[in-house]
Amino acid sequence: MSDNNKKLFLLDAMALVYRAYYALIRSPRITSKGRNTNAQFGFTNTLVDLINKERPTHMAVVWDTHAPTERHIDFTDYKANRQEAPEDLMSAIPDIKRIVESFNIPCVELDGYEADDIVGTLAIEAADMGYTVFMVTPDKDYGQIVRENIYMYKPGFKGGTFEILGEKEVCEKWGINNVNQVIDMLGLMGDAVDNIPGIPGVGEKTAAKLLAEYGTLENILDNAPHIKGKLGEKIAAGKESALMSKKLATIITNVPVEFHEENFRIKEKNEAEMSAVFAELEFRTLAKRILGETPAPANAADSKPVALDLFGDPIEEPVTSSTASFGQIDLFTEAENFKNISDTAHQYHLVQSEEDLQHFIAQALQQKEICFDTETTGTDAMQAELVGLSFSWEKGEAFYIPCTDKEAEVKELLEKLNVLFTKEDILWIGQNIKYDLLMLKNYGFDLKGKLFDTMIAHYSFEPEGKRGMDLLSMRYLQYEPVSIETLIGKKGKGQGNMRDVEVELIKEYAAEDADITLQLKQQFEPLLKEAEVEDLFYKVENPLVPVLAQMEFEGVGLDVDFLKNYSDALGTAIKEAEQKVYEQAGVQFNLASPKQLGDVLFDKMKLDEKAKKTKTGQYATGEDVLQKLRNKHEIVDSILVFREYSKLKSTYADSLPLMVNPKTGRIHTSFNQSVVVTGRLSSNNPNLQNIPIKTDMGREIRKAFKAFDDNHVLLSADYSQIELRVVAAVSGDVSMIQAFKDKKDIHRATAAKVYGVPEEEVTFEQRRNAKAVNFGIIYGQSAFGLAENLGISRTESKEIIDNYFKEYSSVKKYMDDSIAYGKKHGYVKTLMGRKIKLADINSSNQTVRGFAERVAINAPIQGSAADMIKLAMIKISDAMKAANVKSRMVLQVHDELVFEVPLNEVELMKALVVENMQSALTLPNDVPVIAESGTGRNWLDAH
DNA sequence: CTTGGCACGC
DNA sequence: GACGTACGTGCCAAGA
Repeated sequence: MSDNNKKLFLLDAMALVYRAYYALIRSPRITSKGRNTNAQFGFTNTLVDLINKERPTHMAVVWDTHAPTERHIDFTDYKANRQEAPEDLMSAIPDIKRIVESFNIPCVELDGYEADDIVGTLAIEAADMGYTVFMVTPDKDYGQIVRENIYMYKPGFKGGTFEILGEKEVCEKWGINNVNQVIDMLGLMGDAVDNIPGIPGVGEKTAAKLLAEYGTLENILDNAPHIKGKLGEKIAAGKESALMSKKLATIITNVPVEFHEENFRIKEKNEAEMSAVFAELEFRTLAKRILGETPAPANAADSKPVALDLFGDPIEEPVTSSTASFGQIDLFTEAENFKNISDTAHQYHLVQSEEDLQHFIAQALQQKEICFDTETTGTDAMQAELVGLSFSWEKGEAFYIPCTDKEAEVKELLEKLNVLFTKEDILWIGQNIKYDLLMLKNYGFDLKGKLFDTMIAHYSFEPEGKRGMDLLSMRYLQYEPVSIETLIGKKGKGQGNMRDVEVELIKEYAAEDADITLQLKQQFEPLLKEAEVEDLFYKVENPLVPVLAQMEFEGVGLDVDFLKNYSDALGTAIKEAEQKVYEQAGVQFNLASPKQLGDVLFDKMKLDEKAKKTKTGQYATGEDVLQKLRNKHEIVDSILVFREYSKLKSTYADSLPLMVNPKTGRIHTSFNQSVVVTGRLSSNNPNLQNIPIKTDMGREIRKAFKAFDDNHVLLSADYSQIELRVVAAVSGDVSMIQAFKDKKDIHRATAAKVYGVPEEEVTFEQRRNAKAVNFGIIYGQSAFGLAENLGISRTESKEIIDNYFKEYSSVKKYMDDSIAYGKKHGYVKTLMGRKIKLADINSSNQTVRGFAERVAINAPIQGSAADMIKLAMIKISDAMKAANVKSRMVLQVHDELVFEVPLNEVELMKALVVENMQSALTLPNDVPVIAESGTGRNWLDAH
């Protein structure tokens, strides 16, 4: 095990310089003397970012300006084809070396060796001495020597974001089992070095497959005659270049360098030298941030010295377990060897006989907390069948009860277990227990006790990132569970079915799941407390689980015939528009292909000489681009019609009917409670949160969502301007609050203020602009985004924004405060205490930091609104149960709730829903919360 | 089978 | 002074 306190970073300088240079090439930094300083700037930016983010204890910058090396000399092609670096890139190198040295970081260079070789050799030496080593490069190299305490560190395209790969990640990335095979992969694929092609036509997947079969590149080449078809031919033909590529990619690890602790330790920076270089290169902002404006000691009485980072910001305490709960990837556990089922004591019982079952039930009835998990035939809970149930209440011990494939027998079994399911004082623990609830509901059973969902718990204290059970187990229990793929095969067409797996095998897998989940619950309870999100979890997220399960179970009715007719009508209109386009263009092509359309519009018809291109080089044909071309040619209107109708037809009219559950005849969406970091829900299979509403033709789709029969209606209730109300509340802006208290049209009121006119004189356009600004605040948009949205100039939009901030100065203050809070704590909070992490808020990269800052503004607003509607859903669900109504909650769309209501309950439900929505969460500063409701036979009429 | 482009809602 | 600008879901085309 390595010493966590010794972090050595080795930078492949030339690779970073090249990338910095090209990353900024479209926006060159030209100094007053006409020099391009892209490379210097980009490199320094990455360096500073890395130091601030990773806080290395040791560091070296490795150069290979004295390469090419001996091994390159054999390859005349390589030398001949190697492109000369641009002059301004080459001339940047001395500057960069000066900058690096002003940081007091050593530059290492050795005649005849590439940086890879030097870095590799140093890495191995230092790793053997107990250092954790990070080899920093934007390239793919190094994979072959990544091992336990050596990692690859890949800075993002322009600094800011980054990626850290250990042995495991590298293997995963390349699809191989052994990290030593990386070099063979590079040989096969040939992108180790420019211009050495490897074997053309062999991609990552093919290469990994070949290596899995033959082990090494040499073996593959020897066996080329036995490899069938085109692939075999290609391999035989590419032999030479594959070997060449491999040789070029091989890292030499016996370079004559030595690692000396003292030479590489991070030391004080040489400020005089640094400021001189920065002045020369005209890095004013960077200089100011790194060198200038060091804050005075906060408090003379507070004698504790405050460590400052390169920007003069105080360095936070080192990461401890409490901050780890905010998504810190713990590199050092990642590299550990995990325990697994074969070396961990466990007792997993198979419950098969009646006697076993009775014994199990008797024991279970004694328990207060039971972990519960179902095994089924599929991932869609509304269609799957039960294969077995597992339970655990003691670490290392679990029970698995298999089911037969006869529904009646399964129900009989569940009937026997129902004494448990209906017991009120059991806490049921599960990972994504909504799924298990749905399974039970489909057999007519329900859990009466309380719930604890480990997945939701994890989401509550760490909303970002993944939370699959296997992952959580490895991270929090250092235990690697049996993978489902070992039972039913790899994902994809060939994947088998749980039902076909031997019961003894399922038992081990299923019981282990319950066992692990139980242990996760024990781990997570203190973490919830530590992260101060107990209220969020116990009052909002966890109680929402059964509510969502019930909503998904109910589903919503769909008028399939209506959609079928509508689809036909759309089809006709699409054909018409398509024909028009072909006539006007004078060619037949696939209008659904953006690539072909771009070629027709811009190459053939030349509608815009300076047409924008996408990053892959094809013409951009998005809606915004087309809108700007509308007055140039009437073909554009037909294209827009085609686009709109095709979307409606394929995504909605044709797809939704396919999602109708054959058993219930209804649509059962799945709400995901643990995806969106701000706390919103997401919906899929199908996504019912993006049903069209803006255009007339789109709105028609909503007519297909209908109430059960003539005795029912859909009731839709939505919050009015909820996010702006949250803005008013958290900012305490007096005039905005007053506008809400006076029940004004908020956008009109805003326009009046911004344009300095009486409310009744606000024009349509002024209101529209004001609305866009309000909207922009909520989404954290910038002046650019606003201008883009409104089709006005950037200066004009900036003026509007400036006026807005003058009139609503508290809103501006809130935004600044929120960013400051984010910088200080590394996260921002919603009203219910949900914490949203802001990893990049102190980034030296303006784009990256700007993004984090917008999140800091937006997340508390959107997240608090999400908190509110979640609380409302729980309250409403409880109130509906208490009132014993027949009505059902069926959908949630961020600020709207939809219910299916029998006619005789309409008035009751309207009052119940609106009242509970409005009182779910009291906003600060007495900002009123308003919910409005409507009913109708279908979703459109209900609005 | 993966990716890129596009479009829908909030 | 240029960067490049909410998120999540899902469809289709294109190229391996």
